[in-house]
Amino acid sequence: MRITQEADYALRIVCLLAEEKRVLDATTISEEAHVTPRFALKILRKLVLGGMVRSHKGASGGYELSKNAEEVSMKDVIELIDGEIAISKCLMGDHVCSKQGAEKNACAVHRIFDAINQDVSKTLAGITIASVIAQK
Amino acid sequence: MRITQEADYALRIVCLLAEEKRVLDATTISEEAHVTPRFALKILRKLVLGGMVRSHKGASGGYELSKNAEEVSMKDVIELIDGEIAISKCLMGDHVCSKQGAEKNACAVHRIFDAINQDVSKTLAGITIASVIAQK
DNA sequence: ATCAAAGTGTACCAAAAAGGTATACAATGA
DNA sequence: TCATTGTATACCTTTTTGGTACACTTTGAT
Repeated sequence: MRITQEADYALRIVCLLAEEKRVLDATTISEEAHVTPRFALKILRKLVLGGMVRSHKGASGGYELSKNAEEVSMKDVIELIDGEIAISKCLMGDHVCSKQGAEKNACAVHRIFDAINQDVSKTLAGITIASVIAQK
Repeated sequence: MRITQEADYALRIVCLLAEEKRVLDATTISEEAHVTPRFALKILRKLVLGGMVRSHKGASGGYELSKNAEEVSMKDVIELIDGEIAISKCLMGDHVCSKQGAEKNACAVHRIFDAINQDVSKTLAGITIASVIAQK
């Protein structure tokens, strides 16, 4: 699947938390990352559920990264939001094409897509949030 | 943008025409490529408009590849259908993110996306239809 | 204790993209 | 001359994406 805007937002939020290294509330996060408040909340919940972010309830609560920026890759964040990376629909979980008989040409094309997909996946897995921040 | 199913179908159709090296009518094409007749017609029109396929009207008409299979890349076919390849929305034509101020983290992330995107694009541009057929 | 400031969970909604269809028409070779 | 085949435009449906609402729970500060 394409890398959605939501995953893009999630990356910004994770980068922000990695930089600040402290508890930030959802309002601050939404402002800093330029994401609408409600949508930021939704993304934050996914990040919490995925164990990437820790939340603190109650007054003066908020969110903070639960891992080191060196231990989180871009792939981790993207897949937590979008699910497994797939440049084409046929590479997604349920493998529609192989079900429907997968005639010769389809197979050849999909082998190529699969190879490219693995490259992209590997590249994103090799880039940590720490290195993204360092690049600015 | 993600490589759509439509582009995937288009690749199969182009491979088919490249193999057969003769005029095939839309019905035959739709059967061989496992694409519904109407949808195949729609894709064929795009391929004709893009100059990749030649059509012959009237009785015993049909479609044939207008170029050599060695001269057509996977990228050519995909971009004819889907438009420019972009793994993330922010890499698409109108560059939404750069318009809206592009704060620091967004830029770092998008530079990375852009690099990956160029890799994918280059890879697909290097694979010809002829080589896809040869791979079976 | 209490209450306002946080986060939680579930569900819903709307716009855009993708996938697919319908219909009326034009061209042409047998 | 007409059945066969492509053309053009427009429409429809489903899925995905992006975003919102609301009633609720937790908890730190006072």
